[in-house]
Amino acid sequence: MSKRVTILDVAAAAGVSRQTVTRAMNGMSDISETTRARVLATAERLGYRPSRFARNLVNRKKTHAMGLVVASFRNPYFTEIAADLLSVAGERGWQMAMAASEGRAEDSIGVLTNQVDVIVGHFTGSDAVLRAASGGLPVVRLESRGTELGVHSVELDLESGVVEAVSALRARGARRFGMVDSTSSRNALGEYTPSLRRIWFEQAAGDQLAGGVVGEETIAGGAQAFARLLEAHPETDAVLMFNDLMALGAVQHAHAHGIDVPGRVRIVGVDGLSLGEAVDPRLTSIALDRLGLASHTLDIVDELAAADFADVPSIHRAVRSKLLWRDSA
Amino acid sequence: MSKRVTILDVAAAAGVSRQTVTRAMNGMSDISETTRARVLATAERLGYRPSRFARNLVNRKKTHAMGLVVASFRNPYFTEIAADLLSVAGERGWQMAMAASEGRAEDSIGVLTNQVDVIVGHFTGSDAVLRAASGGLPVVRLESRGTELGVHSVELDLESGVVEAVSALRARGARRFGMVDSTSSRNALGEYTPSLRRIWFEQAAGDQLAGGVVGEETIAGGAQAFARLLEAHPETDAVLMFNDLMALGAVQHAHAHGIDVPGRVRIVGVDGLSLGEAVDPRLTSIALDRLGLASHTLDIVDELAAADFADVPSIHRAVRSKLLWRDSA
DNA sequence: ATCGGTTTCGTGAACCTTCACGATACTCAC
DNA sequence: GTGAGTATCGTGAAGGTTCACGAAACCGAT
Repeated sequence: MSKRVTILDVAAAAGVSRQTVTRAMNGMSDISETTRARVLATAERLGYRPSRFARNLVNRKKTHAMGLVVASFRNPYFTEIAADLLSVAGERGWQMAMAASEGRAEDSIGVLTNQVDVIVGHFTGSDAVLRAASGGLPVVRLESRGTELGVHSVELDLESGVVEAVSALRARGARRFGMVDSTSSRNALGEYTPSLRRIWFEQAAGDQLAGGVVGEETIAGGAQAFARLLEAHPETDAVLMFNDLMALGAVQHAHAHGIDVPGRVRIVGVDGLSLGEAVDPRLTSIALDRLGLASHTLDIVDELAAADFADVPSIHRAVRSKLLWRDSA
Repeated sequence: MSKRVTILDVAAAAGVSRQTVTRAMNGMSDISETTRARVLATAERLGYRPSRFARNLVNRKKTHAMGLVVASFRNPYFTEIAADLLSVAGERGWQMAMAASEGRAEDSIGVLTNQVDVIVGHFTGSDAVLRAASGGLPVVRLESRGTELGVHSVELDLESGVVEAVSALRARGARRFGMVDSTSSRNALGEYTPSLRRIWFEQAAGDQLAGGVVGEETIAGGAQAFARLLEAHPETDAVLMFNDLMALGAVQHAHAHGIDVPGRVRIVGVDGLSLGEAVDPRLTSIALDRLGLASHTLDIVDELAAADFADVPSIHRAVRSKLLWRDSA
């Protein structure tokens, strides 16, 4: 466990002062070429490497970092959001550290707290849980509302997209609407509760509603739930799947069983994954404005930075969704 | 621009010493409950937040961070690697910061240098370029070999997978082999050069080689190149696509033009993306062992940490590939 | 009143770098 | 040789926290 070599070690070995070492290392002026070469050689020889902590300690100008915690990095939904967040963050001069918790996102906040200035992510727990886990760091909730001091949020308004989808489906001749909801849409007691998108969808469908089932939030879960829906309500000619992953399963099931999509039944997903572009038929989807989500998030984050990350009252933004009409509906 | 509130401010406001504030903040012992409550209240009131830099400056124990720089975060190939890297890194107690450069990966190393202890990524530039960009930080190249001091690498051995694929294709009756290579496989002068996987494939195909074309590394590029290949060599009954994305395009093209896959032509991709599982027919692919890649990378990174990130001679690992036989071949 | 033991709190130092400013040395002209 | 002007280098301080250790206060017992 060799002691770390510091700037003083280099200075002593090269027979100069710390400041001269700094000048040599950072390519500053006020130093002769011969000295610079000698110092650089010495640093190289000793394996000197400036401590990023000590450096940032004094350079407290603008090296901000945000931490993104996602439930799973294997879910394309999260990676696409991460991609947009990362690119917008980069543009605005923010570093981004990530952590993935294959489970409750709250649990993996801890590993980030010493690395970043603010936490961003999809969380299911309450604000209180969040505040406890974040150790005082401000938190930005994605797609759910935060109300407590220091918990901010970017919400997602799916209603307009759902309404738009239903009327577009009607315009193409759909008459019997079905919905596959997610089993993981739960209330505080852990019981299944209709998701908001289901409620809006059923409202929009009105008396043309054929029926609804629930399924797991995976491709296989979507396929299975879709099959049950068609079995229970064979007259269904338009289905809203909880998300694109499940919609993918529905399309696969239809294909495997010779059910024409969109001829026999129209399928609409939610999320607007670019994955939906790669399958056949290309997935129609209610897309969230991911870039908007990202820039709203960074608006908040910038605002927090301006307030020196103090506990300012909750800031809220909302992003709208819009219909991405492709081939499956 | 309010000055940042430090531990001393809190101490003064609460009428105690810095150390007592630390004790209160970190839940340490040797402090009475009343004092702790008072200090905590004061800290809350002033909005005190420990500086993560100052904290890590003294805690030089084991808060290591690695930086991952990927060319594009929208390419599922990179996100899947990032996912595995992230999960293995998490298991081993490493933080991970990411940067995406929509272009040359070398260019976006800079933003990470002050944040991490080591850089990991796919790079095309030379070791010298890399060392210059990294500012002395050790670098781990993925899927290409580094030779200079301080540049390490995890290489990918595709040969066994390619050979395995060809013999598996033969066993199913394939007799005329074609290959779609990537246009972006270039030599130092920027001219197209057959990729290693093409060379291996053509070696394995021997005199059963029908022909080869090149295309862009996208879904559309794959579709187009595939079409050209079939036009020039209609007898082709088995095609190796440069990667899964291009293979996806080939499958789509075949589907759109009524070409049976794998009946009329068998299609094999490279990478083993989980995306290939979601399409129909499921993509047969020469998969790299991504988890192996990740754990090899972290082996190296751990080794570098043990050496205090000094410039140790190049470390190399290699991961093998294996055939993932699904439905498209 | 004194003593030993425990609890609570404070002081000096370390961590490592960079910034601001002052000090020295060197150059050249007069 | 003296002066101004410039090139080169060094010193004190700051940045915010935690660790090691020592000091004070408290408490019941003798």
